[in-house]
Amino acid sequence: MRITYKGDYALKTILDLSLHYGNGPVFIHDLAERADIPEKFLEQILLDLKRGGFVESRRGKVGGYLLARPPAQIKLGEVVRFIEGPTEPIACTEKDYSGCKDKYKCVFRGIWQEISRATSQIIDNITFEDLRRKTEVPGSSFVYQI
Amino acid sequence: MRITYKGDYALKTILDLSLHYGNGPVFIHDLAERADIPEKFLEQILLDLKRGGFVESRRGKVGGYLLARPPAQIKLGEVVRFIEGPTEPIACTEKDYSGCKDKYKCVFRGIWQEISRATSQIIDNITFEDLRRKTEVPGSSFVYQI
DNA sequence: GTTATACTCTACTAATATAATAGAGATAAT
DNA sequence: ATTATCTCTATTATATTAGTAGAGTATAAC
Repeated sequence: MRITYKGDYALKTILDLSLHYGNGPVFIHDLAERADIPEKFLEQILLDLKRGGFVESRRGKVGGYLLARPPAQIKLGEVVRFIEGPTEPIACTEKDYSGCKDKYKCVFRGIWQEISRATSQIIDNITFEDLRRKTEVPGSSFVYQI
Repeated sequence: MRITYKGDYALKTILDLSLHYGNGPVFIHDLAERADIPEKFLEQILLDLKRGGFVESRRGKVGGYLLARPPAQIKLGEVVRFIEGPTEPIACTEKDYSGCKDKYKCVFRGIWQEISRATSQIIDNITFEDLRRKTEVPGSSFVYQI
């Protein structure tokens, strides 16, 4: 698993929306500005996150985005997997992978699965509520002040 | 961290050489054929592995490649890091990363470091001697028969 | 010393993924 | 009607990945 800029932006945006949870929609423009994300790129990412059921949108003059669920019910792992795909470090379990004559006998496969499990263990035990709380501790604040 | 085909090929090749350790050099041609790797691509990978100090080569008619060290002294993690780079899932700690105003305050950074540590914990505790032994257990053999 | 064989080195290329950018269209409040 | 906002599709620039091509160099065997 690798975190791309897209994933990085998605996570920062969900965290921003977590900090605003319960206060109505937030403009893309403000989200983009606070996290220093190209606005048009963030538009696309938010449409993705909407299709993934993470956020909702309101159109029109007082529109914007808000979380579809409370921050405590959104795990970091869910968002990461949705944007980045599986946590395995190699695509050798997928059907189009052609590097193994018999992947079930490969001695490396178990190792990649172990890494995948260890990674999941971490990202599936953190919710955006956890991150929100961390952010609000003074001195250990988020990348940007909100 | 993500394992590319190049890394996949490198690891399979080091394992093959581990299985032949002590028996003189092995031809690129044979290594490529057994692991189903494009031969010209493997040439480049082996030159890399040589620069990395993992293998040695012999030129001429009875040439080929052999391990520079015994399999017990080559950790999986060393090879992975040499070919794929750092185990962190994101490049946010590098200087050309521009996604954070102050990365040291980012709540995600610690999480990526945790994943990196967990990954290292796994790959730095496996040597190619371990893999060689696993390979030689009947029924749980390597991807190819040697 | 010639030859065959295998490694060495540099350059090039095709395909794919990533990270955007652009612009027209739809919706809702005023 | 106007304006601000989200929506949707298409296009583009750059980098990475995964090779391919071909000439050059070393060495063992004859």
